[in-house]
This record gives sequence, C-alpha cells and structure tokens, in this order.
Amino acid sequence: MTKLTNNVSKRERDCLILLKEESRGDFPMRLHEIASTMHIKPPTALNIIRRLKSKGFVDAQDGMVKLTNSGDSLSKSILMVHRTFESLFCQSGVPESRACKEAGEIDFLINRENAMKVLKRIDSPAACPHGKPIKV
Amino acid sequence: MTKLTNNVSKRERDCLILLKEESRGDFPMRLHEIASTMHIKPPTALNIIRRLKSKGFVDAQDGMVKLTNSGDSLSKSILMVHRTFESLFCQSGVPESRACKEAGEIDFLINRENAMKVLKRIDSPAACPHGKPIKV
DNA sequence: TAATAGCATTAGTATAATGCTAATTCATGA
DNA sequence: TCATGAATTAGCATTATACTAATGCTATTA
Repeated sequence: MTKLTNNVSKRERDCLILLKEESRGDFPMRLHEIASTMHIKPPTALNIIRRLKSKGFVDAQDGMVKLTNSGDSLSKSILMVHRTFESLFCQSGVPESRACKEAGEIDFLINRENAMKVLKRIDSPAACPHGKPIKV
Repeated sequence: MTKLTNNVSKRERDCLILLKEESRGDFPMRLHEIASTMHIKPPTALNIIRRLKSKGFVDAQDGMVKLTNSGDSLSKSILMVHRTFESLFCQSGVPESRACKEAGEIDFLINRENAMKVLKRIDSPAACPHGKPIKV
C-alpha cells in the first residue's frame, strides 16, 4: 500500500475517528458497535482493531476498545486536518456534506504542520462548518 | 481498497502522470523507461500498465505505452487538482517541494469540480509554483 | 441450575494493489 | 548466427480489506 504520513490506512482512520467521536469520556466502545457503525462485520472490525492495536493506537480487551494516548493525539491531529480542509471546501462553495466527505478522503494523508499553515491561509476559522473547534 | 473518485490507485496515478508529463507529443514511453522512472522493476510496471489498460486509460503494445483520450483527460484533471493544491500549500507557506509531494498524495482523490471551486477561493492563480498552467 | 442469547474470536477464504525474482521469448544488430 | 536487450510469464509475498461458518464464553433468565 501507499506509504502514509501517519501510517494508518483509510479504514484504520475511519475507526480511529469513530472512537474519538463516539466515545463519551473514557467510555470505551464495543466491537459490535464499531462494526455496525462502520457497516462491516465484527471479524472485519476486529482485524482493523488489531492493526490499530499493533500500532499502539488503541487498547482492546474483550471487545472493549478505546484509544491510547497516542491514538487520541493522532485522532485529534486527523480531525484538525479534516476540519481545516472541510472549511476550505465550504468556503469555496462546496456543500457541507460533500465537503465533509471529501475532507475525509484526505485528512489522514496530510501532514499536520502543512494543514496548520493552510488553516492560517484560509483566515483561521475557529470552527468547522459543523461548529466543531478546529484547534483541539 | 478504498473506493477512489477516479478509480485509480496511487501507483496508477503516478504512472498516468508520468505518461502525461514525459511523453512529448504522441511519442509513447517504453516499459523499461516507465519502470526505471518509477523505481520499480519492469514486471511490476507491466502490472500497473495492465490495470490502466483494463480501465481504458492507456494503450499498450510491445512495451510501447501511451495514454488513450480517456487517460489523457484523467491526467489533465488530476494535474489540475494537483496544481491547485500545490498552489494552496505554497500560498500557505509550505516549501515548494513539500507542497508538490503533499499535493501528489491527494490529487487523485479529490473531485475535479470541488478542486475548481477551491482554485477560485485561492484567487485563481494561472500557474502552479513550477510555472505550469493550472487550467489545462 | 441449565439453557440460551449475545457477543467475541478463530479459522478459513477471497480480492485488489503493490512489489519481487527467475525464466522465457523475441527481435535486432554485430 | 549469436548475443544483447527488452518484454513477458510464472510464481511468490505482503498488506489492507471484507466475508462466512464455527467456536467459545458469559451472563441472564426460565
């Protein structure tokens, strides 16, 4: 596969973001919850979780899955990039939902520092179109 | 793999762009030339070429490889996106070579229409940092 | 307590993309 | 004619992605 900046694949990215956004506080997610949200079967989800675990981004035990500190900061970083580009697309006139989708395809591929520069270039909006803060 | 907007993978993208930029006029490229430029072995290059052929983006015969009309317009489209984002990164203060690399990771994933909107948002530069025209 | 329901996990399979080496074929020029 | 260079084939490996079927485990309920 392509060599990735953060060393996560698309589905691993999806899973990280899911964990970051769905887990309220320290409350971990269950495997079957992850699977159904991602529209995949539990064994497939388990596979993704396993890869994330081997990379040190999640802790998983008996189907309870949560981000490690490292996974948490990676998620934050990806979300920052995501919201930056989402904002760019929206400012450019791309409808919100398409902007979000488009940003999701690239947010895990773009270097954090470069995204922060882009954020300044587009006038440092404080929040993405959904109202979520960009700098976490 | 991820479902891609243009239905090409990273290496297929690399190969398309190579063919677009290296072929002078109708002059096709040789397989071994493609392979060495891409830093891969001929059989690996052949594989990529075969996939591109099956998607209708190149014609290949006896190691002579050239873009079809469809491959040519896809390349143009990817290059437009590439130069747009390269310009964005440069305008943001990312050094030219890193801007180019970063753009290359995402140019084949981003929708043409959305990129055109972004181009307007960043003041419609006529050329990318290397001086190549953005709207081909 | 024993059965079952629900969830996790294992095993096995498949596909696509990416890459390699070794062997073979084929044409061309010395 | 023979050697060289190039393309191609065959075979293999890895990673990411996804599935089904079978198994295991736990906790609740009848």
